[in-house]
Amino acid sequence: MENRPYSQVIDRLRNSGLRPTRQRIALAKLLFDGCDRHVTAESLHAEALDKTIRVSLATVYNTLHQFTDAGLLREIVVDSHRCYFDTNVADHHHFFHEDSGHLEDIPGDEVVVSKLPQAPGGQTVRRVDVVVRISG
Amino acid sequence: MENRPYSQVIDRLRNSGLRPTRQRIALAKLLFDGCDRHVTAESLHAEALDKTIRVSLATVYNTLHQFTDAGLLREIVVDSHRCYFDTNVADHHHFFHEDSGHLEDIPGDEVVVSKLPQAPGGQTVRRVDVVVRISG
DNA sequence: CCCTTTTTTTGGAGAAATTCTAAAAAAACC
DNA sequence: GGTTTTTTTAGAATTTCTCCAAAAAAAGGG
Repeated sequence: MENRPYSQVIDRLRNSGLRPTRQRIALAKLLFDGCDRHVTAESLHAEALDKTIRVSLATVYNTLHQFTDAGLLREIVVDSHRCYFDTNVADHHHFFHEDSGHLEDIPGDEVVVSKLPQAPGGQTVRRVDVVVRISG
Repeated sequence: MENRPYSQVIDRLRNSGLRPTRQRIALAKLLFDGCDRHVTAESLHAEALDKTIRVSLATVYNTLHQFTDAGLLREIVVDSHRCYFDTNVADHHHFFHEDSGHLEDIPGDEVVVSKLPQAPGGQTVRRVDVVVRISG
């Protein structure tokens, strides 16, 4: 529908309780373009500037966290200096290319953790992350 | 032997190609006291100062990295803002208490990864890290 | 529409963790 | 011992990320 160009993105933001501002719509369009993506705040900000989307780095940080809280993104911890965000929120794991810092999805069914201990002290398991570190 | 009080630590450093300096000996004694430990540069530095070991933060950073390169320590990535080092270099995994930032070892045999994909593009798997994130 | 309220964005300052630098100190070697 | 090499150090610099307070934009009536 030509007169409601971004209606799907807007609905998605609204459903997450986020006002569909110009910046959030633009970033959502970059992130949720169909393919699975791994971004950092800096990389997404650079990409936005490249496409002449006016948005501040602070807003990119805010938006990534809001999207994560809303379940639209998942934070991945593979590097102790930098936050990665994954547009694939399905159950899956990762290859981490140590040489390049590049992240690659492993579909959920290709990794099987067949034994896990119980969480200590009545705690709840929030997530089990498997990172396969590879290099040349 | 009373006249060679730290000879084991000194030998360990020498075997790793590291000169047994006062600072490295003191930090090694703190780290390798028998029990498995998880430290950050800041926490180890604070502990050293507490025991009136004169050592700079820069040296603690250098030393942790040298020990890691020598295989005496292992770096654990569970938090994208802080580096943890583990004195347990045997095959094992971790609970990460999201509330407190506390790390807890899981013995190697209590986690079984029974299926893993092949590393892409002729790369070598360096390590498989399993982090079980828990909270109250 | 226009006004009011609420939320968002922003640039720049601030914070936290880590690395760099270059000079002084310590260890190794002969 | 004197020389060479390595290590330590304080402080500056860097990087990533967060905070702040003011300006801008969105929402919600009339």
